[in-house]
Amino acid sequence: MQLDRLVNFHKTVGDKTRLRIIGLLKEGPLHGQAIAGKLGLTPPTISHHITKLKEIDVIVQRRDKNTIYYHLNERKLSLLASAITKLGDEEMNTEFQVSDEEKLKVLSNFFDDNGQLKSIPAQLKKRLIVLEHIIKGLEPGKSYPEPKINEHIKKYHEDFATIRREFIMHHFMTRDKGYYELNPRELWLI
Amino acid sequence: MQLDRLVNFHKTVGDKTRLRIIGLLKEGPLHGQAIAGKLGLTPPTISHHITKLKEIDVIVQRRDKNTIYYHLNERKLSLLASAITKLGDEEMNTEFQVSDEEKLKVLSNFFDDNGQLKSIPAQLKKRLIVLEHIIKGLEPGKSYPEPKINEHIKKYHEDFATIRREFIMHHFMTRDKGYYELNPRELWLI
DNA sequence: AATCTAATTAGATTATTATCTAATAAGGGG
DNA sequence: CCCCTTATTAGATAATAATCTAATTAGATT
Repeated sequence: MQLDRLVNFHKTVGDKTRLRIIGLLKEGPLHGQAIAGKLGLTPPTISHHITKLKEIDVIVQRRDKNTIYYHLNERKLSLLASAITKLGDEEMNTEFQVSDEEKLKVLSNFFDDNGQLKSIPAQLKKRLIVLEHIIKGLEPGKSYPEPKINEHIKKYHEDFATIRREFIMHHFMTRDKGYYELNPRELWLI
Repeated sequence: MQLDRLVNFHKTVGDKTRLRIIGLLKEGPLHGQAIAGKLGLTPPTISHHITKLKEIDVIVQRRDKNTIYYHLNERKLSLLASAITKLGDEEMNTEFQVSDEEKLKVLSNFFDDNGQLKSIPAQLKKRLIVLEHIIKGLEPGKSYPEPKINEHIKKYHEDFATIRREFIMHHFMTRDKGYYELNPRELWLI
């Protein structure tokens, strides 16, 4: 983590309009015109701010027909926000990317020899690794009815409801009228 | 916590020079010329930045003869840094000031009827409340030899070494050649 | 009082940036 | 293929702010 990146994060976020956008997107994704309307600004202005927020990775987007929906990446936001308290620490360099080794280690700790999840990790970082592993068995672009999703999760752990909820909460998938679909990888919080 | 204050925090901290100052002060207090020297900038420039950092409460100062030492308030820094992840939450409004009621509640939980500290709180916020209570029996401006400090702490808890260390760590007091002295209240992290 | 040191203020320069209007691009649907 | 909607780019304007030099203030010591 280089200093300039941290400077840029705070510079970007140190703007009333952009903080208001972040506040809005915490409630859920919105498209450009909707944001412009809610903030009383013009679409080009929003475009300008969204570009900056995307540059620091706290916003990702998903297209639906003509409309682009902007999502807040809360995990990135929180990692970047706390970096300032770790200025100079060694830890600073490692926290932003989870290495493959680390993932393997967590997976081997939480799954038994039959591939069953022994318990749901309490720590967010580890929980995301486990969720990523489970969701990999599903197909991108395909639409699944709820029972299919439950069935898939039950292959790993009996508490399918909790895990299904986590999938939604951390933007691994989207639910629409009882059907579930994987989100594009950029929306995953890992 | 109003939005403008948060904007101002990030705007202030979103500057390379100011982040470098924060990084330097994490190692310990420094005076203006020292900072200017280490960063290769002129004293007026440092003065300018220090003023801004004081405005957001992240730096406090202490005068010694002609020289002013600037200290980093790490607790404020970390509270402000994490505020962005709580945008819109109710919690945002409460976290910044510890109310007297809350202090009383913590004190009655951690001290027994004879005024003895039952245990050292693990949670930082509570530990600071307890430390503040214990240090109140000492006199500002007076210089104490180490045994006097130990004796004072032992009236509350047997583990005087740990508590004495916490006093230093959280800037309640300063040690100089085996003598201890209370810091001015503005340096306390509570 | 005179002097030394450290800090701050004043004023100027230069660079950055938030916002707008107008124009253009991109993608879908009739 | 033309029209509609949404998003982006271009260009202009006005405001903010980082840094410097020079001048001033503040405290302490001789």
